[in-house]
Amino acid sequence: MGARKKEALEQFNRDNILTAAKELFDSYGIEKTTMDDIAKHADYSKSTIYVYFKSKEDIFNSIVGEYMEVLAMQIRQSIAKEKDFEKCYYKFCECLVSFEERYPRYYSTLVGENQLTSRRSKNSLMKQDMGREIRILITELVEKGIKNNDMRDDIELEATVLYIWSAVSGIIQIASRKKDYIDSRLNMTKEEYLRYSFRMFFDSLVGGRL
Amino acid sequence: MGARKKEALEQFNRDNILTAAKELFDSYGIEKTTMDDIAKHADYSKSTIYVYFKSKEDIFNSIVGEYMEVLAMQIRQSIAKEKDFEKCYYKFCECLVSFEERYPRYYSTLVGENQLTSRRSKNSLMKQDMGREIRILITELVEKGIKNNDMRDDIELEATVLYIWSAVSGIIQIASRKKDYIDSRLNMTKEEYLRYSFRMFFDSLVGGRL
DNA sequence: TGAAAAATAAACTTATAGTATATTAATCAT
DNA sequence: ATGATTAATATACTATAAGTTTATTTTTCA
Repeated sequence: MGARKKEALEQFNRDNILTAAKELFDSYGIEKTTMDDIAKHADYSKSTIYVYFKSKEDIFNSIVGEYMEVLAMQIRQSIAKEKDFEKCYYKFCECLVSFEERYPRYYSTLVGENQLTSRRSKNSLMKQDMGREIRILITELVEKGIKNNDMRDDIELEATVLYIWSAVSGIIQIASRKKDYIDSRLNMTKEEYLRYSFRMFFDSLVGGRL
Repeated sequence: MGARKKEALEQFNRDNILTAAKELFDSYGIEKTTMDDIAKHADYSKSTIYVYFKSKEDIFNSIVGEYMEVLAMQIRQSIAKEKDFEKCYYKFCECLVSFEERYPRYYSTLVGENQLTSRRSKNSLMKQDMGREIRILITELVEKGIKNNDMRDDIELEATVLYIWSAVSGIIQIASRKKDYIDSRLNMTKEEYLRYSFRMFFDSLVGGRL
């Protein structure tokens, strides 16, 4: 088999396995999906699964990686057209919100939560850096704001990037987890609450705005 | 045995078990600590452990509950003396930060992360409401701010409470997780970064502050 | 056709939460 | 004190799932 064809086949197999795993993770959750399930659903033997991935965590991380790229692309597209800092900021928030709604499990991971807490695996999850891609996007966002003079003047670029990411992702995370509480206790829908929060938070970036 | 004595004994046993579990959780982590470990360390039989707690998760939740009370008390004490809204806000942040530093595992849980993802247990964790106690404390804080006219005038009390909690806890959580990143990439210590973030965030609560 | 590579089947190992059961020890009411 | 009730324990068991091993089958291609 030519090297070309072989590589293509391997990619094909990997994709099949990942697709099957994605489907099962979505339907039944990550913990409840077993390696045997994945093998059966992808129509490979378990041994083959372990040829292509070294552990369940490895599979999970590959999927997270894919989704992270998808998210980054969505944000990039959504922001590309806008030049106004404020509008970009809201678009960015919107993208994160829809991503969280569609893929809550992967969003959690992106935000740093461990989905997989096995005694076996070493939990070598990417504690790295919140997704390099997304960090870069926020950086560009803030740079734009600084250049346009849309932001307060005591901004530290890098620190502000992390600050925005922490707060915005935290707001979304908790809004999702406390949806019932918001519905019942606050006089708002989750969407209204998010708008309210994002708007308040925005003011911390621009400084006085009368 | 009188009901009084019996109850005291039961409390004694529960406490012993919880103390042992706490020690092991702290030293080895929650996942790596087995029920057998806890039984041995507390010097009870495993059967007895299951008399007092229905699952590992039950033990864990009891501990979380205890710590949550501790935290709430610390905040309450720290805030009690202050009447200024801004100072209270910073004290509140400080309390959370030290708590996170001392008990990162319990802090994560408080913020909503699952430490225990077993297939067995139903994960009935307290998705409830971020610790009723703490919510009440933040509510009092915001009420104080509103009364003193220290806050912007378009404040929705309950929504703002959740907003503060989400953002502040998110900032702390991620600052802890990205400590290395902050040290190496930002030109700051973690403490400086936190001060910076809390200060910026504060401005979103008071509105224009020239 | 036969050697090398890829894929598979099936049984096995290990680890741990939780259960079942039978036994022993402590307590109390009469 | 004794017999019944209750608490505690020892021990063995079940169930589950990740990951490994080994031997076998299938595919590829020189």
